[in-house]
Parts: sequence; C-alpha cells; structure tokens
Amino acid sequence: MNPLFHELFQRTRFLNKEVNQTLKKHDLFASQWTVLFCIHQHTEMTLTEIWRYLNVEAPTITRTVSRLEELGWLITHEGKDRREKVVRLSVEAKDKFPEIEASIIEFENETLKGMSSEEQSLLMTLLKKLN
Amino acid sequence: MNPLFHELFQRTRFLNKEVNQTLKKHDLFASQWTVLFCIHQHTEMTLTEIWRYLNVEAPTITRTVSRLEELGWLITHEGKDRREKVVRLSVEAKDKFPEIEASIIEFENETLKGMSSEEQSLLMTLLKKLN
DNA sequence: CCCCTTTAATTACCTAGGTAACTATTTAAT
DNA sequence: ATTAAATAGTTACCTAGGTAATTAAAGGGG
Repeated sequence: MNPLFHELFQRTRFLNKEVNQTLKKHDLFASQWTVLFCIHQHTEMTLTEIWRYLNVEAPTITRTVSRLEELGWLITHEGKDRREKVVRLSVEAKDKFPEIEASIIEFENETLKGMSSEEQSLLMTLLKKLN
Repeated sequence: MNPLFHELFQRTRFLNKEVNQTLKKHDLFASQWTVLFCIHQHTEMTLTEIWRYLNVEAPTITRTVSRLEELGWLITHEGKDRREKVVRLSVEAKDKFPEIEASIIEFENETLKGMSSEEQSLLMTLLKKLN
C-alpha cells in the first residue's frame, strides 16, 4: 500500500470534515454547498448538467437537489423537454450566498496559507497526473 | 471556490471508485481493504487502535469491522480489558491477502505510471502542507 | 467502599457516494 | 406511424463517513 494514496485519502477526508465545520453556521454540508455553488455559477442547470459537471452519478444529484429544495435553497421547474428538471437558487439562497462564499474563501485561504501560489499550481499539476 | 480543492475532492473520489473496481473480483470495498491491510500489518489490534491509526471516528470502524467479521475476513476476541475488542485476520483472509495486495499494487503502479518518484514525493510533501 | 470520571465500543440518525434496475419521455429508424 | 433505442430522472439497496447520545467496564479519590 503506497503511503501516497493513504495520505491523499486521509487529507481529503480531513478537509471535507473541516469544510463541514465551516458550513455548520450556515446549516449546510460540503456537498450541498458544492451543488449550490455550481448552480449559482450557471444560473440555471438541469440535473444531468450538474452531475456531469461535478463528475458524480445521477442519483447523488437527485438526492442532494431534492434535499436542498426541501430546505428552501433551490427551486426546480420543468424544462422544454418534459423529462428534465431545471434548477435555480431561491431568493433566500441568493441572499445568503455571498456570506457563505466568504466563509469558504476564508477557510481555503487558511488551509493554503502554508503554500506559495507556485506550490499550489504544482500541486494541481501533480493531482492531474494521477491517473 | 478554489479549483485546487475541487480537483482534490474529485480526483480522490475517482480513485476511490477505481480501487473499488479493482477489489470487486475479491468481493471487497476500498475501506474494507484499508482495515484489513492495517490489521495485517499489526497482526492484532483493538478497534480504538484501528480508528486512531486510520484517523476516522470510532463508529466507522465498528461498522466496517463487524461487516468484515460477518463476511469471514476477521476474527474478534476479548482483550484483557473486558471493554475492548481485539481483531485479527481469519485464516482465509491471510490466505487471500497476497493476491489482493498484488491487485492493489498493480493498480497503484498503473495510477502512478505518469509520475517520477521525485514527483510522487513532491506530491506527498505538498499534500502534507495542506492544513 | 462508594461515587465520579474516563475509556471502549455501540446505537441511532444524518450526509455522501456508488450500482443496478426502473419509469417516462424523446428521438430515430424502418 | 409504429417501434426500437436513447436519455432524464428516480428508486432501492449498498458502502463510507460524520455527530451525539448511550452502555459497560476500569480507574481514582475521598
């Protein structure tokens, strides 16, 4: 067992936990935030667009989106194709968005504080080589 | 949202999926293998030793260990302290271990094939700086 | 000795991911 | 126009992680 993989999995789990802590005050979980962020960027998206963009399977998005809708973060409506579901942020979600984003950015800066931007882009490059 | 985090989470999820594929022929999941490997290295471990070593929470290990016991991979017995549960590999698990390990090593080599060992240790160093 | 605290493990309940199988709609081919 | 294939989304069922609360045993102080 290569320690690199172990480190990678462990670090990621740890960071995810930290993001959850950061988002706790906004009553959100990390993956919910990821979906919100992604929809915010695109204004409106179908479920298929979301899961293709985020590189996860369809049922994951079905679940997260319906939970977010239940909680009042999202509004869904039918697209022209009657099979597809189009999603956008609710007014309250749009209102709260900047503050949540600020928390996330602060967390990210804190986490990356020990790394120069050269190191950051190097890390990015190396991650992309894993495959 | 820093793309570095996105990349990190996505890569890790993808790799985990691949490890699951690799382990499918041995009827194992990635996390189950991690626990087996860890116990194999230490011969015998208590649950607390396992979750502390792997840096996860106790309930996660309770679940994975009892599933592995159910499936015949592990044998548990009481320690001197009557609260603790000591775990070791079953005979069948020990038998199958080398073949499974070989699959994992092959997968790891395949995944790391595009990286020199300098790049690998650099990646390790950079991951450790995330914090 | 008794009570309080700590520790080991578990339980209940949640998010988050996956696969496989299904429904409903749309598209394409004959 | 009808039927077959593709696409969008969902459902059921699994692993995998987390937190909070609980039980049972071990230790420590008075």
